[in-house]
Amino acid sequence: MVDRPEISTSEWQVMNVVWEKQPVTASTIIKHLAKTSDWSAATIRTFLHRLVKKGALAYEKDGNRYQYRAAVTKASTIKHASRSFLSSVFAGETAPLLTHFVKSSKLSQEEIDGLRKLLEEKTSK
Amino acid sequence: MVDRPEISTSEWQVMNVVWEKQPVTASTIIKHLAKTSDWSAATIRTFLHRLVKKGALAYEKDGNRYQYRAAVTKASTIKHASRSFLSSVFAGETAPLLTHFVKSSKLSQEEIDGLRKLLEEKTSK
DNA sequence: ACCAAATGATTACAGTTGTAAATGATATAT
DNA sequence: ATATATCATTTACAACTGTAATCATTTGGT
Repeated sequence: MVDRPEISTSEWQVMNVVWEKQPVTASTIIKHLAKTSDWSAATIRTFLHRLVKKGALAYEKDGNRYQYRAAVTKASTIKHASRSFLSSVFAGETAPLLTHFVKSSKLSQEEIDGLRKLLEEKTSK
Repeated sequence: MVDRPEISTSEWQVMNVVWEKQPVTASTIIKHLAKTSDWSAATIRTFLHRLVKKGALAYEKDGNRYQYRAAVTKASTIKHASRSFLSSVFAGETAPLLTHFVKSSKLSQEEIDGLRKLLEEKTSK
């Protein structure tokens, strides 16, 4: 229940790469983000600095470069962001949120089955 | 598909009141938000002005006060915010999002049944 | 040993947000 | 008609964001 600083949408892009590849250097992150964004290297480095400052990333020195790793888990960060989204956009009510996303998405048969099973389990409890 | 300015989490609080009560005056909104927030009246009025500027609210003069109403629908605003949340926090993948919210929420039996039905319908299509 | 390339640190700057106070206009009660 | 209360408008200001450019430092190559 620590009070974490929020992670901005741009910073999420960076965190997602780190969670996937950690430990990872800035230049690797930059290379990866080049595929999905058009940020300059300098911009991405700014995000890295800010994320360190926010306590979301940590690093160890490795020669003249840093090896970054996440200082917060993906799960807990998702939980935090989800709670705040749920509360502002859906006034805290999960069912309408779920309805919205089910309706507005394409789901494979496997995904549908998985979700139905999850819901069944929820029932029996 | 217009490119809308984002609505901040504070502004969502205000929009939710307007969607529920519109047309509605500033002071009514302030009264309602007093229950759930500790913003000063001045702060809420600032949000109202900003929302008008963003094109999310409109108003008609009614004597010396304004009657506010939403200039964007709740549905389309939810759709917009949801898309952006999905894309940054869940990298655009709906199934993990749904799994997360199902797991982390308490749902009534009716809600569970409703969702299962929705998923079934999705199957047959 | 020195220079170029890479990397990290600092600085920049405008727009948004949270949080309001101050100011200006207006209507209502006396 | 005027004071007062009530609105709306303008201004304030720091923190956070998006988007880098510039400066400083380190290191790998010659």
